[in-house]
Amino acid sequence: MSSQVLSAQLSTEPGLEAWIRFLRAHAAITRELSARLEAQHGLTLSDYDVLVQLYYAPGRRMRRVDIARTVLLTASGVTRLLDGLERCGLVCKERCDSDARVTYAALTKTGVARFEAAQETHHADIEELFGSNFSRAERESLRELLGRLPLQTTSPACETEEGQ
Amino acid sequence: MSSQVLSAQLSTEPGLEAWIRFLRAHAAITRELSARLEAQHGLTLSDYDVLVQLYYAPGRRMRRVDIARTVLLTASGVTRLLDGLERCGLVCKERCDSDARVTYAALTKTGVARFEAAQETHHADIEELFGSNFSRAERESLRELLGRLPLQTTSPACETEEGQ
DNA sequence: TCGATATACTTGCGATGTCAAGCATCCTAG
DNA sequence: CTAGGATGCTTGACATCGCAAGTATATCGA
Repeated sequence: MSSQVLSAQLSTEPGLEAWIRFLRAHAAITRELSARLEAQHGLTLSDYDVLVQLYYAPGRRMRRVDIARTVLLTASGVTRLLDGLERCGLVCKERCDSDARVTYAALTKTGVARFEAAQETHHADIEELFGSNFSRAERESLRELLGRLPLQTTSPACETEEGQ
Repeated sequence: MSSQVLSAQLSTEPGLEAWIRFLRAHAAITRELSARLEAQHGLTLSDYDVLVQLYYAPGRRMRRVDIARTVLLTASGVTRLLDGLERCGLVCKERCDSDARVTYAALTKTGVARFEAAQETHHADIEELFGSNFSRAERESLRELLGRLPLQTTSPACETEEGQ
């Protein structure tokens, strides 16, 4: 019934329809994904998102600004999120010798373990809720299409050496 | 650099990559969209989302439960959101004769006007940030692919008989 | 050297949205 | 009619996150 309502009026523009479905799907899937992650590992989706970045970063640590940029949170969001992860002992702060302003967030041993455990089930959940709806070719296609969407909308974009 | 990090490790699975891009794109686009809507019309994305539903609903009014279902908010979320819209005079409550439990949310004259104004620029914004990245055929394809994603995941059933 | 500006990070505050609990009302079975 | 359970909605407590403002450090120009 709701999908009927949804498609009834807005079907004039496939772009619009696509956007609405994008929005709805995001709400539904992230809610479920977050719930499972929370239940099984005590992590939120954002927590996980940060942990992945750290896990694969050189030295398993990153500057907070860079975390913010890749995870698309604001600086303050990152601070608070990392506060939580620190309290749980999953990350710790590290000072930067060359620049006293920056504090690295580094994955602890516990953090690594916890992430690796979470990764297992989380990938399976993503596959179930998201990936399994598509064939291999469709996944590729989706990946490519979604990759075109803008990630930096309002930012000044005055980076020294960017897209390397 | 961020795009490098993003693509470097997770490219094993196109489904995973697609999901990550989905997440990121959602964060970036909704943030910008919301900012513009806020600046130009004093509405959040969720506000707008509810207004559309009301605008196209028969009698320009809906039960709050039904709003919740289509917009993918919880019941309490809807209550608070509508509180805001009522304070702004965009919607008003209407009693239901046949069932005293339900309160309709109805669009006011102001609400209609405000929505129609917002719709103009908002559609343009969606087109700019989302739609313009795709050809007509791609929009159709995207619409179809996204339409397959589950909207009702809240079922208590865990992961048991999913096939695949 | 010193001031202006940019950058890294934190903090106060407000907005949004969830969950759990609580009402009120409806609907059925006995 | 009445007890019990759905259903619609609201409220309180809480978490998350963005924005704006503040602090600390870095860097550049004169």
